[in-house]
Amino acid sequence: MAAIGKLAGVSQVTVSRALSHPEKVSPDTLKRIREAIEVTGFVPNALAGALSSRRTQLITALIPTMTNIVYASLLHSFSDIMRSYGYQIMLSETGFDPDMEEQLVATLLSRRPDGILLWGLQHTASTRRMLLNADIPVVEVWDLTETPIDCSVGFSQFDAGQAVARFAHERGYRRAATVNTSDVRTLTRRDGFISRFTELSGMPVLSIDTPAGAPTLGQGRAALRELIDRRGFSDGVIFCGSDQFAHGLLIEAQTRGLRIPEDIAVVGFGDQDFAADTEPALTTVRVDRADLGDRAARALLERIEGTSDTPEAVIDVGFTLIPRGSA
Amino acid sequence: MAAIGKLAGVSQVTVSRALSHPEKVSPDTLKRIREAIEVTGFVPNALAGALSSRRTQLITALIPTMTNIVYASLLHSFSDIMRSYGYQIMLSETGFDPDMEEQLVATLLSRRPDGILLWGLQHTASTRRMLLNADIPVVEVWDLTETPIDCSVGFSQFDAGQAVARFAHERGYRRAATVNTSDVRTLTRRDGFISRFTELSGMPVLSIDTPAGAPTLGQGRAALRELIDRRGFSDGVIFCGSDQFAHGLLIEAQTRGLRIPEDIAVVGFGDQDFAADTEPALTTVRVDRADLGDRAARALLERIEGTSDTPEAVIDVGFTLIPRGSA
DNA sequence: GTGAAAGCGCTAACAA
DNA sequence: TTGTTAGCGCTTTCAC
Repeated sequence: MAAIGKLAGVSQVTVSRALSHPEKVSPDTLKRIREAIEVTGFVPNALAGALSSRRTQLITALIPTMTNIVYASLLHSFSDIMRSYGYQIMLSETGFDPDMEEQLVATLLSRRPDGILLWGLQHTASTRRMLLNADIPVVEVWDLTETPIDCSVGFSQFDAGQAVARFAHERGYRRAATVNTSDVRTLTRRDGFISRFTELSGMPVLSIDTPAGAPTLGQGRAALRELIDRRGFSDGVIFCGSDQFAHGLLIEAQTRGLRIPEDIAVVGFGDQDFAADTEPALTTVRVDRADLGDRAARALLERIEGTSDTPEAVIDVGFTLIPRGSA
Repeated sequence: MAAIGKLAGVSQVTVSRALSHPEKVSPDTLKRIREAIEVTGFVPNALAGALSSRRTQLITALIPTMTNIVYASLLHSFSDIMRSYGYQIMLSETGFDPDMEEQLVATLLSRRPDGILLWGLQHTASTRRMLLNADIPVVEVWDLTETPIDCSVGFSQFDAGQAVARFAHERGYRRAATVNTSDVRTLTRRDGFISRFTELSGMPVLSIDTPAGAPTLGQGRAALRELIDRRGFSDGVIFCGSDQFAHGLLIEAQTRGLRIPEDIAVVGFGDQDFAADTEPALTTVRVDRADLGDRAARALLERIEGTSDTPEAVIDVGFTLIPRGSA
């Protein structure tokens, strides 16, 4: 910057001003400074700027994994908004592990992010303490809680499960099963479904759990084989924790010559891009992930930039049941 | 740090040493320093450290989009390796747009990353110039080139297309079509297929292009309708730029009562997690994305840490044709 | 509108 | 093994 200043015949400070507050510099000097920058190919050092101003324009995002479209698409819209406000994203994956999350928070806090995005509500005590001490805006997404670390944007997993149970019962299904990854978040949803369905129909609900991680079509197919061949499930509705599972069930059912939804009905979760194009089209629950990412970004921005004196702490984005052909 | 030093009865520098080079500090002082850190909850400021040492431990990754598993899974393994060496990832999406990439490089360079990951070979002149000036290790992944900015890890798209053409011809298919997103990378692959297939069979190849972006199952279904209903394609093999498309073709074909592979044969690309579980299972081209991310990370690390005096500039990870039931 | 001075919180080089 | 000194390249404050 000093070099640029010399070229433009001004001091280093004026160059700094030209970059951060161009309106405070006369048009003439501004022009000379810009020319000098152009000529030299000067790239300012954001590190030094951040150290001095105590604002890094950096956001830390911790998601379970980026190889699942659910997490990726939320982050996608979140990043878009953040970037448009001049913030960059530092991304790390927790692999569904709160201890890993704790370790990452400890490391990443040393980079002094202006804000943090966390997935879900399951954090270690130490994570909470560090975050509180750091006094940084935090947004927890996906699940909803009345007692967030700072603020929470999402929907009630339990309610979503209940809504599917109500829908299934209204459609006349009397027997039910669920297929889920064994991740706390999807299990809460499953429990909502089971409790409500049992209450309505008086029948027990069969459950299949797969390991936490990315749900696959193959696991969905295997789950249906398991349900039919070994668990004695012969007809009714199956509520899946993910559209991938549901699609797998559809394929396995067709391969076995089962009719959908007459013999087996299937409900997915997520309304992913393929859900409307399966055969038959998949009945599922839509969560507007783009909207969720968007709202999370804005909630964080409000806190960082202090644009609102009464920022909302809990934002419910809801969900929508989308009836199609599979149930 | 000075405060920690005071608590432990040493100078600020010794605290710094205890954190970065604990072996250079006596066990006794080390213990006192660690206690002081524990008590106060002190979190070092990596910004100041980076400014002073000129090493940020930060890697910039620019990928087209994270909502596509192909990009996400490569980045996943890349990040894993990088993180295990103490580097953090700053992620941004270019949306397949070289101008966007240029803008991002300009911004992100100001954070002084220790290395950069770029997707593909299509960069603006200005991007190249900035990167060269910055004198930072750069790795270009996916496509291969003999003249990388710095180094390149990937496979030949053209060769992959040719390999599929050879395979299809050997299997006895005499007519062919392709379905692709109109992105430079997949088009090179398509061109390899077309040139080779035409050469072998003497027949022209029909092509369908969809907009650049995430390929969907629905687009695959639509493509088959287009080919059959409007382009007069009645039998032969269809080479898809993505497994999503291929899966869509499978579903559409079955809905129409077409036999696979007798009436229509389908070859996908990517060997995604569902490819082995479609009905019939999908013949596709496997690219080991985890290995690719891994090799890219190691190539970058070699350059950053100067561990090898003769780092390879071009690393071909190849591809494998996986014959299954669909072709 | 512009500049001088001080300092952000660390690391590097050297000295003790 | 430990401490002193001198920056890293900016922003902030205050004066002109």
